[in-house]
Amino acid sequence: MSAREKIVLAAMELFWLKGYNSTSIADLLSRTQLNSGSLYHAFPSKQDVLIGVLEAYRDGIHQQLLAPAWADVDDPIEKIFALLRHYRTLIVETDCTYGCPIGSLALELHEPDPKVRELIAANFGNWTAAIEQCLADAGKRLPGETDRRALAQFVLTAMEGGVMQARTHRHVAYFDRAVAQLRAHFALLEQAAKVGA
Amino acid sequence: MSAREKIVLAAMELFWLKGYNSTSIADLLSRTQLNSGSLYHAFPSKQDVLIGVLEAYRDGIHQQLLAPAWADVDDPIEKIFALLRHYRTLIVETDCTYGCPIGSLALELHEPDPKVRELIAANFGNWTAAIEQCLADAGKRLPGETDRRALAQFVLTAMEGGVMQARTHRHVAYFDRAVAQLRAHFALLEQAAKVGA
DNA sequence: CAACTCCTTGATTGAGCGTTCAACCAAGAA
DNA sequence: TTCTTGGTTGAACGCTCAATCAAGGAGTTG
Repeated sequence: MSAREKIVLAAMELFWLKGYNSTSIADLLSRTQLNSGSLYHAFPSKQDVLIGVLEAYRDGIHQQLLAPAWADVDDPIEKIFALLRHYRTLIVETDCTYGCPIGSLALELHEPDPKVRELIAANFGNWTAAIEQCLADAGKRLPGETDRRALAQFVLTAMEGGVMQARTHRHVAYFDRAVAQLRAHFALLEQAAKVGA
Repeated sequence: MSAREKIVLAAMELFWLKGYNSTSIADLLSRTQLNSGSLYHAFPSKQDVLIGVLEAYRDGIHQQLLAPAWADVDDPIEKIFALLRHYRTLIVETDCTYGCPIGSLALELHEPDPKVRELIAANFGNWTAAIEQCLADAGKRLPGETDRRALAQFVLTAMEGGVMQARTHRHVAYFDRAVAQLRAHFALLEQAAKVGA
């Protein structure tokens, strides 16, 4: 494994656990057993490590996130809730300290470099595009006039907001309630599609 | 104005603009025109400044946030969307760099002191309690079995998620779509209440 | 062998951080 | 006048941070 790969892997974990600003270069070095010179040979600056991390998330969303979450699910709408269940297990496994790595960065970095901001946006974009595909696959189960992109972004909204509150209150029930509300919304939409058909 | 008040006011603005970690004591001193000794006479540590800020938000939510947003609104459900409109103007006024001060802190602080975490939770709690009151005032316009606390938390979820995405994409439309989805959800709920009655 | 290219080593740099404290000041009490 | 109290001053401290760089392999090529 190259030094570059080692650093990105370590940084993915440390940025997620401690945040970007609170992760020092020294943290990355001790985790990877590298020396500072090697790190600065692979990356010009700490911010470029962040860019590497965001690119890794962007390029790995299907393999690392969606494929595991959708292993046993075919129904397009159930895929959405399977993904949310996946986040739920992460919340539980981390004793409600889980934070979406992208969402946390989005709020932690107050004056981000344009490249960083665009990569965060690209990550959100990939996520909602995957949901939007599910909504497209749901076909006529949703009302014809449904804005599927907006609804996909709303799913992300519910996930991020639910994660934030579960983490703050240290209780997964806050996430569960957000999912339940979203479930109710989908139930109403499916009902409206049936009646309207 | 006491030194303590000066510091809290300056910190509210700076933590909101730059985040907690990126705001240095020196920043606070130059903004308030105080010396470090005065600050440390008023607060034992930087974290206690943060606590002061969170207490100020907690105690000022009605006067500073809700009263202005609800100045011309009586209808309980419209009050919810009036509050969201208030956030929208903040987003627009800041060229889509607005972040909810509480939400940003919630995600920036990865290992918060229990007292800090509880204050963030209390702030969310006050916010959702105000929404819950609106939902209670809406009475039978919502289906009888509606879990009004969960729905209030869902409104917070939509706000935080919408703000996060608008900020990331630098476009208020992402916030607007989140609000529109929430509006659609309320419309469906009101319709269900009417039919079921 | 030498020359060249990658990559690594790790002590070092200088800036910035939160925090401290002896000295100082103004105003009221004795 | 002298003492006390509550607050202010600002230089200094110890530390951590991201980043640097001269020196030194290791491998390949001619």
